[in-house]
Amino acid sequence: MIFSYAPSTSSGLPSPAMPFQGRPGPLHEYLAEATQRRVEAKEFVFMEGDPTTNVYWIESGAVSLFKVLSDGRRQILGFAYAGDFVGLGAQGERLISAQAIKPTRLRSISVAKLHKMAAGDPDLSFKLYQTLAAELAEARDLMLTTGHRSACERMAAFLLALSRRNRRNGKDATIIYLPMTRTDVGDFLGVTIETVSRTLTKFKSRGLIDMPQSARLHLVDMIELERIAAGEEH
Amino acid sequence: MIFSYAPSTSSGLPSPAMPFQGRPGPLHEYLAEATQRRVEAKEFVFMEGDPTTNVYWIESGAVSLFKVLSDGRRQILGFAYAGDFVGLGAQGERLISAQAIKPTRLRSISVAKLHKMAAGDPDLSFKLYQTLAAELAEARDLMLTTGHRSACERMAAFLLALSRRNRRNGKDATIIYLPMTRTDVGDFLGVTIETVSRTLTKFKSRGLIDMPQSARLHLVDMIELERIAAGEEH
DNA sequence: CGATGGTTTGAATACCATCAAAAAGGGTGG
DNA sequence: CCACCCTTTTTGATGGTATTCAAACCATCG
Repeated sequence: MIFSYAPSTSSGLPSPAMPFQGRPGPLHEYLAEATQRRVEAKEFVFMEGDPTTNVYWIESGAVSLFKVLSDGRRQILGFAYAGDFVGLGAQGERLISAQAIKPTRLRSISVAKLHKMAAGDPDLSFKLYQTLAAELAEARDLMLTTGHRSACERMAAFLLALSRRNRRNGKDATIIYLPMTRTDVGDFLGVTIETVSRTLTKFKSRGLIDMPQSARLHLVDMIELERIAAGEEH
Repeated sequence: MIFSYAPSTSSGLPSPAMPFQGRPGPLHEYLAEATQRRVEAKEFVFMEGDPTTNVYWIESGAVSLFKVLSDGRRQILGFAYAGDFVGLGAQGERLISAQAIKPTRLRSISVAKLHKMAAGDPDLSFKLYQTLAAELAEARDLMLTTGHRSACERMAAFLLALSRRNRRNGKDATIIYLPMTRTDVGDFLGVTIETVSRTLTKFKSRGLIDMPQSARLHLVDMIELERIAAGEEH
């Protein structure tokens, strides 16, 4: 689960969590000495049903969080990037799965240790609470997106969410890199890969975006994309 | 926001939160002396954008939690019933709205007071954290439901979730009372009221349910409903 | 180079939303 | 108790959008 100190932007689609920027505290100190773990692309960080032993902090790379239905259909619940936390909130066993979408470096934090620290530190436990609240807000934004919206609206909202994330991180808000596959995007937005592809092609032919590579794209007309995301155009 | 001590059943659709059954603690004591508030059907408990001043515990009645898009489309995020908490997790201002769906009695708890209690009580603050985690799990189950599933699957999953709730509360799992309107159900499942109605009619004509009144129905063939919810039939 | 995994494009279908209207409650007042 | 109005629910007909099935295209890697 994404762990973020930043409140959700509440702009239709969940903005991926913000990098860890809390003031130095017990968690911060613990992180510095935490054991490192490397996972390759497609490797699981944890799976639904696993016992919850650790929480992870992403040093580099990206992770997808998802649930799978018995027939194989998958709903991606979010993407976590460098600086995000993954695995918070679960009790006992994992309710969701986490899988790297590219080679990723993680710092591993014992849940027992985290809980012990939280028990002795009301400030930390309140922060955990706040963090989970932010994640919940994100989840709800995603529901708003996948609930009633057309494929175009979902895609536009998704691109703009990634754009906002870039801006927050001081990067170019118009250049977007998609480390995940079309399948991942589709499973996140609740549409098929063909629809993802068709929608992006449509945006491109309308001059809203440029797509030199399938994983790298440039937002040309963000104002129009905003209108599409808001349901004012299609 | 729904506040529950029960983990999500992770069975496709969020089970509405479980009644408050925690051991007596500071929160429990505070509840007993908390001021009461009555709201009529359709009256707001709070609206998106309101300052977050209180958390509410439902003594009787039912409440819907939702967000509205600028064009008026609405996504219901969940329903809270007697025994549930509403309004937890928000910082500063409300990110969602809460509206009674029938006459409802609430106990009002000051957020400031709650936070003060939590700061001095690691056990309570951990419980709040756990509760939010359960709510997050519910939200994710809803995503799974509204993400890729057909109207039949969503409806079957919804009915079964209400059935499980009844069973947990010691009530008849086959008799379901829907206090909310078709519009509410539709906005929750992400389909139109017509589709809600048609789907129920289809279930009825197939002998899966009986519907003596539009708000009261009887689950006849739960095994088949389970299969539909799992996507094995339609 | 061929093989593989991922992406794009095409054509036909299925499903749900939309628009429209009828039917079924639920109150209120005569 | 019935007539009336209002809201909610149900039913019907139609069209649009996304899915499905299928094949071509493209990049990467052994």
